[in-house]
Order: sequence, then structure tokens, then C-alpha cells
Amino acid sequence: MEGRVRRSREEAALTRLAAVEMASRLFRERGVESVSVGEVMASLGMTAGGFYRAFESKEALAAEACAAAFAGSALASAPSAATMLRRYLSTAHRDAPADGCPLPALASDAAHQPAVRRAYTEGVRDALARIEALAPGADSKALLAGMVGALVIARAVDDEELSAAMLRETRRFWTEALP
Amino acid sequence: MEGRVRRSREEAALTRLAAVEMASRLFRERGVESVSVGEVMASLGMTAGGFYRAFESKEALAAEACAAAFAGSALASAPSAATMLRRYLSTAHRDAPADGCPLPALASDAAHQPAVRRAYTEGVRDALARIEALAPGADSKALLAGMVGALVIARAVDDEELSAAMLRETRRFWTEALP
DNA sequence: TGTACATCAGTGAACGCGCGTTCACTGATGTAC
DNA sequence: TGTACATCAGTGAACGCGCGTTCACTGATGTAC
Repeated sequence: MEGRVRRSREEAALTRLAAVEMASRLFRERGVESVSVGEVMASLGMTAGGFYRAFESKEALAAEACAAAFAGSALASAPSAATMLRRYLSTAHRDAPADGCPLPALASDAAHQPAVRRAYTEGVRDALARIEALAPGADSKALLAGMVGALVIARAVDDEELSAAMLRETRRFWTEALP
Repeated sequence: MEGRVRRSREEAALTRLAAVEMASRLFRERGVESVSVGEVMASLGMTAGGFYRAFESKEALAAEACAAAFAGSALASAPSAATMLRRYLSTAHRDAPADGCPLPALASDAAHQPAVRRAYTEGVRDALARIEALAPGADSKALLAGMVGALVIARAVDDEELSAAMLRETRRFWTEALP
């Protein structure tokens, strides 16, 4: 296109927020390393060059986008432990990683990239606190491990029946195991 | 170096096996996409060009290397469910992904690459069968989810204490929960 | 068994490509008077 | 409020780099006689 160029500062700030939000979704869907800066900006109708007016590097975006993913996690709003388990261990959650919990989606990135790792650690602490609030007395770490593991395996497997069974059986076990 | 070149067919076959084994370790350690063909071959003291006499593509190597990782999984040799839990949910296993179970290490690759996905699915079926053999009557899917999830989180987290606690509490819960 | 030739495992340079990042430039926005 | 100038958000081309893959070449291995 020709040169429609400078936006107002307000618009630029909104663009920045939109980039973080878009990156947070794309990173959960496909992993930080598989999504390019150019793709994030193109999704916003912009070119890659402008990215560096708003962010210092891709790593800085990764840190912000992951923190944003944890901050906006839907797990926060469940009214009971049973509801949390039903929503978390659902095929809908499995099939929508971009909108879902970052713990299964970003585990591999966190294991290999320090910027993601920091946000991830806080996300684990928050998740444990939420589980303890919803299910006092439950073994929160074993429960979180089961939820995250079931989703990770359900997303990695080729067989729809096996995938659904991982979610269903894990949900059933923990629904019965809770006080 | 100068041209010491052609090896015997026997040597070439050993080189091929060594490449699969090396790739299987490197892929578990850092993920398939973060390890280059050149790096795998350099680890064997060779150049990248020769790779394509033995393999059709990097994707073909990924499929073979992942299948090999599952075939050689140490989980197979545990004499009891308690021993399996102790070994699997240990900091030693957490800190040695190259030698460890592929289920936590390759989950992200399986979710995004069809060649890995197929081997992964068989790996999940095998793991469930082994758990059912060691702990008849246990909820094998919930248990596998807990083991894999605890290791995935323990490897993704910045805080040694939190990381060790994830393993320890998950192990304690399941040791008590088993028949 | 010995010799002459064909094969082919591995080398190393080159390729096309996509990536993260830089930069000169544009023209609307923001500011000073 | 209106004008003149400075700023700077975003463009688009270019960069250096590492990747997966190809290919002409080498010389030891394998084979035919």
C-alpha cells in the first residue's frame, strides 16, 4: 500500500496491546519459536519493521505475551472444583489452545526460554492457589499435575478416542477423589 | 580434514543407528525443531551432507528417533508401581531429559508434527499397558497424566523448591492412592 | 588369489529460504509561538 | 485559533545468519573375472 503512516500515540498504545494479545494467542497455539514477529504483525495488518518501535526484541514480546496469557487465564473464574475440572478437562479446551490455559500450552517454551520460564513459574503458583481456594484440603500439586498432564497428552495423541478417554478418566478420578 | 571417505556398509549401518540414537537424545533434551541436522551429524564427527545418504529428510529422522526413544524407555524395567513412581518422579529424571521418558519431553513436538505424533500415540498406549500391569485396578490414565504433568511442570519452573515439591507431592499422593 | 573396474559413504561448498533485526524514509500527529 | 516546525508510528527494502537440502567430487570398499 502507499504511505498511510503515523498514528496517534493512543492508537500506537492500542496497537501494542493488540500485539501482546495476538502473540499470547499464537504462542499458545503453536509455540513461541514457531511464530515469527512478521506473522504477529501481519495478523494486525502491519509490517514487521514497525514492531521494533514498540518492543525491544522478540524475547521481550515473549515475556509480555506469556505474562498476559497467565493473567487472562479462564481457570480463574470457575465457581467450584467440579466445574473447574469439567471445563479444564474438556475436548473444547483441548481444541482451543489459543484461548486456553498456558500451563500445558507453554510448558515446552518455558523449559527452554528464560523469559517464558519466569512468567510460567508465577502461573504455576497462581494455579495452585486457585485450586487450594476451590478445593481446600485437596492435594493441589498432584491435582494440577493431573490436569496439565491429561491436557498435554490429549493434545499430543493421534487417536481421538484415546485423547478423549485421557480427559474423561482423569476428570472422573479427580471428581471422585475430591472431598 | 582431507578425504578419508567411504566406509564399509557395516560401518555405514552403525553410523545410521548412532544418528538415530543421538537424535533421540538431543530431541528429548531440546525439542526436534531446536536441533539441526548439522548438529546431530557433528555430534557423530560427521558433516551434514552425508546425512541424506542414510535418511530421506529431517522429518524421517524425527519419526525414527522418536520411535527409538519410546522403544528404549527405562520405565519398562520397573519391578513395582512404587519403584516406578520413585524413579519417574525424581529430580534425577527431571534433570536428564535426554535419557528420560519421551512423553513429557516430546509432547510439544507431537502436538505440532505428524511424524512425531504417530510414535507418541503408541508410546502412550505402551505406558498405559505397563501401568496396568504394575498396578492392576489403578486408574491408569489419571496416574499417567499425573506423572507426565508433574515432570512437565517441574522442568518448566524457575524455582527449585517448587519444582521438587511438584515431584514429591505427586509421588506421595499416588503412592498412597494405589491399592 | 589377484587385478580392473564400478559403487557409493562421506565431504564440503553452494543453493534458496525464512528468520530477527536495522534503517532511510514518509507524512500525519503533536507542539511552540 | 492558526501557522511553522519537530516528532515519530509505521513502511518496505535490506542485512546477516542458520537452516534443510543438493550436488560434484573423492577414494576406499565391493564385485566381476
